[in-house]
Amino acid sequence: MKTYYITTPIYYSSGKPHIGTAYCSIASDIMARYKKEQGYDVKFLTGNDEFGQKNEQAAHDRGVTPQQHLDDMANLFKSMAKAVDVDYDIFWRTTNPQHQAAVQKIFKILYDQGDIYKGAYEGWYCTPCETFFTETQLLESKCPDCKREVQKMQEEAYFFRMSKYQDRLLAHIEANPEFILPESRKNEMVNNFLKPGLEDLCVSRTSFKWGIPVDFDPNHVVYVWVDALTNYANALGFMSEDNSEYKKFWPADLHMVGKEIVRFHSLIWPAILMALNEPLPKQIFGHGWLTSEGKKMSKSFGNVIDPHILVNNYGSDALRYFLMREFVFGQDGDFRNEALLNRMNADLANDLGNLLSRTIGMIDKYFGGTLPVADTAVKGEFDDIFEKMVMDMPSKVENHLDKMNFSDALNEIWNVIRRANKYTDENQPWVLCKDESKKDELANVLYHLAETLRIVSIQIYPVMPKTPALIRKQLNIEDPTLYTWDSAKTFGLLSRGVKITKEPVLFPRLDIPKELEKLISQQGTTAGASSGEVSEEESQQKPTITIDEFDKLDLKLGEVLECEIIEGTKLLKCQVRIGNEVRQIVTGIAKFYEPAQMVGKKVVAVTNLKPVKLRGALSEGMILSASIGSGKKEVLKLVTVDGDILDGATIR
RNA sequence: CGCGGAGUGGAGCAGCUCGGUAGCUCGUCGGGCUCAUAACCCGAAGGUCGUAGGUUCAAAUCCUGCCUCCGCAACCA
Repeated sequence: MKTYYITTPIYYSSGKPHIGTAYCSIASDIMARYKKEQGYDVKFLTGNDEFGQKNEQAAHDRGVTPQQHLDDMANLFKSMAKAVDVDYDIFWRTTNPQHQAAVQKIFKILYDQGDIYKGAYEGWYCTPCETFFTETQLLESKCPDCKREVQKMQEEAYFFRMSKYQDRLLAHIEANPEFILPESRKNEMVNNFLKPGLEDLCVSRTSFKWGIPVDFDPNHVVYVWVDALTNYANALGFMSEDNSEYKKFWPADLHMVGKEIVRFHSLIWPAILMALNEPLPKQIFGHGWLTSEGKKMSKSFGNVIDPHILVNNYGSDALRYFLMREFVFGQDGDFRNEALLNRMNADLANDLGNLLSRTIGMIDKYFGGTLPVADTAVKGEFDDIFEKMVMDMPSKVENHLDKMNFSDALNEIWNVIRRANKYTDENQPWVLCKDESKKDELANVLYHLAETLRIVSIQIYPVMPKTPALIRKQLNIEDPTLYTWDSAKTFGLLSRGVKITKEPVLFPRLDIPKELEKLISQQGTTAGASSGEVSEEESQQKPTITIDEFDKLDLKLGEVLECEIIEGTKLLKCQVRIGNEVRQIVTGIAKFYEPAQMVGKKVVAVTNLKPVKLRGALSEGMILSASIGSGKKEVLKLVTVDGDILDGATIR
């Protein structure tokens, strides 16, 4: 039996799942269902990436143990998958002992054969500050913090010999044009990383502990590359006693990933596999990102789309349909509530739902619910052209699905649905029904509609797993051989005496303005409305602090003496007089103030902030300003004082 | 000269790899039908395909310059 192994990324456990997570998983799920329908033995992997500093931090921030945090997150990701009908076979977690053991073995093997070696990060160490700096962070060869002398130091780390595999990788990518898709992503990899040359990769850390220990050197934990990427093999039992699944399913047919992690999957992971002498995955597909109402989704914009809300309101099939129909897979797409609602009305309610509804209605009305097994020799004027179109559909759909052109695949199906509506009008069953001698003709027309609905119900299944059964129920299609994937390729399998059962409509028409309002209130955002410039600001409250904590800030009044822009940035470099000292403060407000405007301004400065180097310029403090909005709409004004007072004045 | 994406009728998008009547959905206007979820069917209006050049018999499509927008990176202490 042909096998098909598909994976989503293992999602990082520090953040909650959102529509982008769902998008990736849904696309993978569609491929998995499609391949299953085609008769493949399918394995579908998803899971969580649970190590690393951010996970540790997230647990700490929530005041729970890492394990507790990870369990909670795993449940969130699982419930998301369930909500959108993502039917994975394996949910892999990197804290799983089997995974950890495999990672340690892999690390050891690579080390023993010399593909991982112990090296050192070279850097400069400031003893008083107890901090490492890279060459570029230094300020005139001194510590950027305290400006004292620094010493050259080495911090030990393990490195993977990526560079060794560069030529082989490049050759593989060039020889296999479908290895990285879409093509633009492939070009990006080749031009930006392979051609300039790969550097060896640091694969261990000593700076945090929440990771898989390097068993032969416990000061180190395995860093994300070997830890996370190997999950795709480890989940099948790679490096464990029972590796039968690995033998059966590896190499993966498809790693579905977001465009931001194509690099790891198409360069680092294959290089590791080459080192291990294992076959490479057949394909990496980097899909696009979803923005929300024109903006990148982020908590501070309050425009993060929660799939649960949409599913609760409209069902997972509608959401899945919309995501796959509206956007070109592989490109970025903009998620808008209104577009979702429009699609639901136009495509699902008016086209598909209504086609079923009118077909059922007519069979009920004209034949009391059961079509007569009429003379099959009867043929309508429009039958041939209509049947041909229906029969041309399945192979087109397969072609599109094979290339992950979900939108085009759905469009083919909907062309048939629209054609069926047209076919109805062409034949005018409401006229035929008035002529007793045309009963056979009438039955033939309705049969064509019912049969088309059977075929459509099969074709939409990978994208819409729930709706097909609802369609079949109304047509009383119970025999499973009538809804296998291949049975959609034959017109006329449905027996002529179709008997119907009336059921509620599939997709009720929605009152769009009303639904928009509802969604906005549920999503707790104004992102869907054209108004609300101010209200989309961060509403998150910071925790209460004591006066003592506030007192840690040293705020002083300063006067800007000189100011210049740092070319090519939005940074202004200001010389600020504060009492009897002059400090350099760099601030990112070049979009709002010309350097000349700054000179002479009295500004509020935080003077005890740790100095930092920004674009090569030392900044010894921070200038306060008020800002609202974001992006193009952002407005920003400096905070200043009401009247004359000497600079150096304390602010409290 | 940091990297990348985008600019196509009112809106949202496809087409551009492999040049040859500019397509889809929504919206608008007119008509038809009445089985159906005020749905379905037909027709119409509406586009200098950002801009300036170039290649070509022919360019939305290839090449070059420019403009605008948006991400990322830099990084806004």
